[in-house]
Amino acid sequence: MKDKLTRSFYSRNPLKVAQDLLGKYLVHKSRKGIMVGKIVETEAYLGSDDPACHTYQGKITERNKILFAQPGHAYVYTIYGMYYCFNVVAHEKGKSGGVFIRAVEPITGIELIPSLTNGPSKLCIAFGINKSLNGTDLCGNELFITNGEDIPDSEIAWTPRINIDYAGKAKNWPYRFVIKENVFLSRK
DNA sequence: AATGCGATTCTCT
DNA sequence: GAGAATCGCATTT
Repeated sequence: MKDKLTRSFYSRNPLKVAQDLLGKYLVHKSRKGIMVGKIVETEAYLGSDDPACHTYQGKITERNKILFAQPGHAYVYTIYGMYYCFNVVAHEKGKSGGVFIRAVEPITGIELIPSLTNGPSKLCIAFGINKSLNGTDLCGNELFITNGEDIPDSEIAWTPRINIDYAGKAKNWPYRFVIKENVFLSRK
């Protein structure tokens, strides 16, 4: 088992965390077995100053309150009444924010994964991630992220985030990070 | 109590 | 590219 990422890894600007998560391994030890996937696509959500973020203008609600909690926890929410989205809480001290995991590449436990992993809600289905995992400490032993493969900056591309037209000017901010040419990206 | 919508995915055109 | 599926949650009345 590779080294598990520690609290300090997540206690930084989400833009840094999002880039550094590329190549890392997402691990879920569930009742059905162990599933591992390499993170290949992420998006950073910066908190109160980011119109695309659920905590824009510092607004605290029942849904988003975990984004204000200690970095390194899981933020799972329902979208479109039928899917889940998985985020890692990441921010500097006293702030809020997170990193949205949009796609992973299956590494092990593939036989346990009933569908593909090239989309944020599809990977939640594949990894058995649901709302019961909201608030899970990623520094624990059930759901966590470990060191994986080193991705050089030359292999990382920046693009605008997906499906955030509601965010106005922020919709063009290049806060989506992908491993270039990876087959498991949610889109090109 | 009622309304409107979304950090998605799939299907059809 | 457009439209449907489908409902929890934030907001408004």
